[in-house]
Amino acid sequence: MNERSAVPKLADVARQAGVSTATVSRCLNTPEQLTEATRKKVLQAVQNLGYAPNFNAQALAAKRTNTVGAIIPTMENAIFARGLQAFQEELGLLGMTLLVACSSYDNELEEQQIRALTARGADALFVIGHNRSPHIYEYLEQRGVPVLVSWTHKKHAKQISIGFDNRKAIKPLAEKIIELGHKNIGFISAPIAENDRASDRVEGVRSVMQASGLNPDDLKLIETPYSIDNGQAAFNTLMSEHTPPTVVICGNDVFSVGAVKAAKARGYKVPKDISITGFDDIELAKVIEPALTTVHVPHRRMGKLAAQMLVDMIHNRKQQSRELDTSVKFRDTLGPPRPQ
Amino acid sequence: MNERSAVPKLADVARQAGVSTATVSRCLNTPEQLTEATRKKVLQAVQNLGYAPNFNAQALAAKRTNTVGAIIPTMENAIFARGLQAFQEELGLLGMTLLVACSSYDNELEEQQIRALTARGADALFVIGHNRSPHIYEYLEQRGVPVLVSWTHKKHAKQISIGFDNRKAIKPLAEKIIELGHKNIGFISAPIAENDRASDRVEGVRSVMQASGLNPDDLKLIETPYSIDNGQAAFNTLMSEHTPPTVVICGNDVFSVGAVKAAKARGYKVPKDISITGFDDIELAKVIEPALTTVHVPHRRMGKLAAQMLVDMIHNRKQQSRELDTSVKFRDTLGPPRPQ
DNA sequence: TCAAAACTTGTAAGCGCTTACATATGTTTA
DNA sequence: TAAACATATGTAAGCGCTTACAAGTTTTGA
Repeated sequence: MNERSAVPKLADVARQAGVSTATVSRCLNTPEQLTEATRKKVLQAVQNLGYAPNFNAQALAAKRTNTVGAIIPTMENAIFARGLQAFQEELGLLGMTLLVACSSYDNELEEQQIRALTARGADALFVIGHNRSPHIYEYLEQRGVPVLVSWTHKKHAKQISIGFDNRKAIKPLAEKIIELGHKNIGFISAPIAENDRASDRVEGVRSVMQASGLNPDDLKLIETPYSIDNGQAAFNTLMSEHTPPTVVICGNDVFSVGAVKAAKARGYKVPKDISITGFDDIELAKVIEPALTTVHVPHRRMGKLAAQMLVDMIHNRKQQSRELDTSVKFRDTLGPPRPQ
Repeated sequence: MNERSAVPKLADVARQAGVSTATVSRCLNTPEQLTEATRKKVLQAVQNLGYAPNFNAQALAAKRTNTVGAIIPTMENAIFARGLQAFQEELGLLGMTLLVACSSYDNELEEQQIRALTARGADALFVIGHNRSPHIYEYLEQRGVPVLVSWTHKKHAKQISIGFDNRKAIKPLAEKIIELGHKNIGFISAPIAENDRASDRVEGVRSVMQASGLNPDDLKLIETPYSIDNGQAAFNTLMSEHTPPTVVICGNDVFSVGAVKAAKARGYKVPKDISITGFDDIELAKVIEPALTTVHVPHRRMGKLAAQMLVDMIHNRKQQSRELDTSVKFRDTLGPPRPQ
């Protein structure tokens, strides 16, 4: 009908409602400022025209977007997905929307994503782990964009964080392992460089070994990117050594799933012939057989709290880092070492 | 140092380089238009100031964003994650970025997300399934935003799509099941209303039953939201009936994992006592024991092709729907029915 | 009853870019 | 050598909103 069937803009609504553009803008942003009557008129016009505000114009004019950006290492991973889902849900409740980007565990790529997200006007940023170049934090500070570091917690770190102490989290598990009599320990970890969660977990185990009179250098460590297949391969490598470990600690559950699968393929009984443990307690941990002994992490809680903290930070309310508790779920993949 | 340490803008770069703003803009967008010398000057200034363009201003002025939006039902699901990852990778290669939103399997929410994404200026949209109200397509057409429907393919649908025929995909599996002698069939499906993938899969099985002389109405159908736990519960419900089915077809692998778990908990041997099948062939399918018989879907291929098609559509190149092939992976959870 | 206070709405100046058009400079052609 | 063209850069008008400020209207209180 309308020959210039372009998309309706604020001015069109104003014209149709017989008010100024300022009034329309107010009707949409601070409706309580208007008379009942004007509000109705405007909303009617909005309805008629099917008007929807142009986000970019809004952002440009208002210098805020009600958007927070999150950069996670990968989407193909239940762990981040779960925490992020909770994060998003809570943000939604708080009237914010979430923009997600993936760094593929690459620091340079992550920096690009951080720039992209701030260029889009993210009011705040949610990132995983502390490990990144200081100039990124300077960059963000210069632009006044608050950052929340998650999935980790370091007492004396400069950045505000929410998470758990990965070092501490794995200790009770390591202690139990050693208490059971294991001396020859394997560890499958994600690549440690640029990943403080991964390195902290390894360090946690090493420190317990130290404290128990074992030589931390004896830890048989394999680093490999995060996947079931790699877990399988790493397990096989470990078992092909001259004196294979009696327990394989995995830096996360995904490796454990691969390890358990590989163990079965080799005809090993778990935990009779070999013990295997995980980290994260993803849904899968209870599904595989035997059920996985692993470190439980409150992902959903972390996501939810993170959202609240970040919104507070956007509103300049003072925040401080929070540490969450983890617990070890002793299930069926950990036992004493097989007698030689 | 600089007392107004605000973030640098294009005009600042122009001033520092001693050129006009137009030249800076050109340097960033169409560098080949400039002299080597000017280009250098400008890039130097960009470097010095640490300038990064404001995305929203760009979008507003240029009326394009090099961004495509995707709306998926949920992130907590390996299937969508895998396809989406491939989609994103390919988009990146084509110089576009991806914005993801989740609808939580809710049509109304999806509509909101579509509006949000177009409000942000997405140049095109990627959605899952055909099933949505026609006025959404009108809305998108009015704004000139191309849409690509995925995860499904219907010959005569008006929208361009890439995917597979869910009805057809499940048929060879259903045929094999019936050929093995199963007559009492259970089906665990995601809620069918508003989800054409789910309903097509059920219909596929029903049509094979029909063709094989079974009464399609005898299919024991349970609809439940997508999760391992729900798969477990649904399986138990099915098995508690007076004449429990001899095979449980699951509308997706996640249900199957739950079903297999529940079966073991009940002491059933799979497939001796009960057969279970899946759909999607997620990584997990090969991990659980016994390995799952399921329908394999080329998620990554679909994502990659989708990206290429969508970029073509943005550039007004003619596109047509594409159908991808699926295949049944016969593994270890399907056998003949247990003799009564 | 009227000035002051409180509220409602309008006016118009940007927000930081892109790009059509104008201008200036250099190159070619007859 | 001048006209005709090609190329490099500048000028300035928006893109669609928000919001400081101004102006007009109603309410309040003594």
